[in-house]
Amino acid sequence: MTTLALDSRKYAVLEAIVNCYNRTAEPVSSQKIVRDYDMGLSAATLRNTMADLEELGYLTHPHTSAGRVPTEQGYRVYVDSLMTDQKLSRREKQFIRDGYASSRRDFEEIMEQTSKILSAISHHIGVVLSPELHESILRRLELISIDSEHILAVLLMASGAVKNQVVSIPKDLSDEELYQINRILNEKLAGLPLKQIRQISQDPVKLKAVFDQHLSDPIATVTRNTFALEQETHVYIDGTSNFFSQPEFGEVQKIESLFRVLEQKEQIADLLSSQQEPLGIQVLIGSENGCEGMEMCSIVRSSYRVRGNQLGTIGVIGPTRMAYPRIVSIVKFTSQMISDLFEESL
Amino acid sequence: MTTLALDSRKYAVLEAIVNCYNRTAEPVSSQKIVRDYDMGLSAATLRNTMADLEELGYLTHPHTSAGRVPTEQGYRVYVDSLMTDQKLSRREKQFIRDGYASSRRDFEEIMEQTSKILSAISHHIGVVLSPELHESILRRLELISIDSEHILAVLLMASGAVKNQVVSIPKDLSDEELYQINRILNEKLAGLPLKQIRQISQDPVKLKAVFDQHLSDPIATVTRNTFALEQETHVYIDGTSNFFSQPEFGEVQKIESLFRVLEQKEQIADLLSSQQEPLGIQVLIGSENGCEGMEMCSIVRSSYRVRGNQLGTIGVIGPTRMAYPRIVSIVKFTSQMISDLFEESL
DNA sequence: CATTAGCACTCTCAAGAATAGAGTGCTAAC
DNA sequence: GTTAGCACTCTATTCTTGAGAGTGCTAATG
Repeated sequence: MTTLALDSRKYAVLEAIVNCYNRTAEPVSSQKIVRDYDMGLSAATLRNTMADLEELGYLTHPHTSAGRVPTEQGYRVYVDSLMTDQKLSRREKQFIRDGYASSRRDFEEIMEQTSKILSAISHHIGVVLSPELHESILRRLELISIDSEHILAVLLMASGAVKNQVVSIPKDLSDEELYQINRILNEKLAGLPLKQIRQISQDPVKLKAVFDQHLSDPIATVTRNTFALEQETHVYIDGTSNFFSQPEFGEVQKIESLFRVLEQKEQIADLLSSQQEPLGIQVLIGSENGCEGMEMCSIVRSSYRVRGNQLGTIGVIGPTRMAYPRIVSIVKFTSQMISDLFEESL
Repeated sequence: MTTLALDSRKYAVLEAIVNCYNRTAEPVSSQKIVRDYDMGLSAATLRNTMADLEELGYLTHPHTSAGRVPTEQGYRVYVDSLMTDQKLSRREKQFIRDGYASSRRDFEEIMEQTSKILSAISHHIGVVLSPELHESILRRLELISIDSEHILAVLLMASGAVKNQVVSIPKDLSDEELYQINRILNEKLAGLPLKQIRQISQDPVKLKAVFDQHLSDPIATVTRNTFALEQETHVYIDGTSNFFSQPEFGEVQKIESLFRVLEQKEQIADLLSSQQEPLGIQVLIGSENGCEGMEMCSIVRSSYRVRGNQLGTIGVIGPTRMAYPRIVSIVKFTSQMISDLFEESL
């Protein structure tokens, strides 16, 4: 609880307005509150309180004779101090579990399924960021010959993620040589995070230190080319069309700018990973996300992790007017779920 | 040229109307044609011809005092008999080539890049269907141990596609055993199409025939589990937001139904692969695609292939009112381009 | 002195009316 | 067969009007 200059009545009114607005998507009048919430106050008194809240920046007016709408600041207070946890129902939890039950333990399928589950249960957009490869730990590496100039490197991560990489090799390597290189690379590099391996692979001194007498020209080249990975995160999005049923996106232009952003996967990736707080759940309200074209959207996100290591991020993108308590619970539960899944598969 | 009961004037007028409508997205009046096309006819005469074309089913009226709009049937005639090839400009061809230049020879990247190129140059939606795995030929197979109960099977196809598959194994296999199984599987199965391998793997008699004295329980199990692949095609879509700039999709509900369909990847896959003609380019106009929610869209598609074998399909989805000659050229050129890319990489 | 009833005022929204303009279909002349 | 001319139809825009919703303010109340 922040200690703002708000008495409990102001808080109560703000909460009522947020609740009401979130249900109806219409500006909330003093009358409406009198009718729907039993606050023991008259409309006139409420109007006074509402005027105060407006002065403080928590509410606005679309026009003089309209009801009040929460501002981003108002939502901020609501999310930080007012809203109460809303436990997911048994059915909802089961729905999420069932979503994973059908999926094999395939890494990509889990990612994809998660975005589908998130969108289906939240009725908003579900987003999943695959683990940042650089942070992943290499479990095992396999080199497969393609032709005289290329091999396929298969990187199996501790998380279960698999990365295929076509690698150029400088000269003809015999199958036997390739096999030996493969063996040595596994021996020396398995268990290390990719970021570190990358550093090693680019630095002759470190290479020498790690590989010792095993170091040869082909090994150096293969290592360098294999681990010259770009920063790369996969983004799984589902439920974009849910936005069409939001009344505030009834005009094409509003929805257009949003969809143009959604098509830029990199931007979505940034959006979910930027300003990452240490751990746990985080809510970005409206323009807080700093993304042009998404001013009318809020984001609820959480990282998922294994043994305390952050892997990636999941999130829900919806209109600023979203049912925060419910969405927060969904994201929280799902990120726990997916963390557990990875934990098991280790 | 089909021999319809149309004299050359009717053809000319139909062509003019299609052209004009495609540019402006507005019903075309007799006046407009007189002004823009030098046909040597008066507006009144054109009106008579237009009335005839309407009676024949090639044009319609939104309302009594509006200009004419081509019907799907009208577009059909236009596409089949009237439109002339429009060569891509040097710049456009270069644009397509450049799009591939930056991409490594990574299979997935080529797919993704193709959908981007198609949408960028056509200003519509670009779609790419990855090769149907069942039709692909296995080049090489690699089995990688994950834990005591699972291995990762990496299937490298002749096309360069890679499929990762987590496979359950029944009992602890030593690394040595796994290596041997791997060797034998490659020896016996490499070079065969997956469809055939699948049949073999499910049928004890065939298994025996193929593996002969090498057949063992573990081999049978691993083979069965590895090749129990589902029919699975990846769909790459890009440029969906291009639809927002189409004037005929100015209302939310029209664009909504379209986007709901686009989110169903399986449906898009069907759309592009159904009623596939032998080879070459194909145009599906409006409701011909038979897909609910996409009645206002046309599809220009073409398969891509290597050595005569069809791999997958690429296509452009746009409004029925699209610049068919140009889009056809784009799809034709791009499918050739991508076919060549795969040809090279063999 | 906080609360409330009452009322004037403001603004939106929907419906109706009037008008201009675009385009056709038909008829009669060429 | 082609075309000029004209009446007719339908749309789209603008303006007006009236109802309704909701506020802000003032004065009365406990």
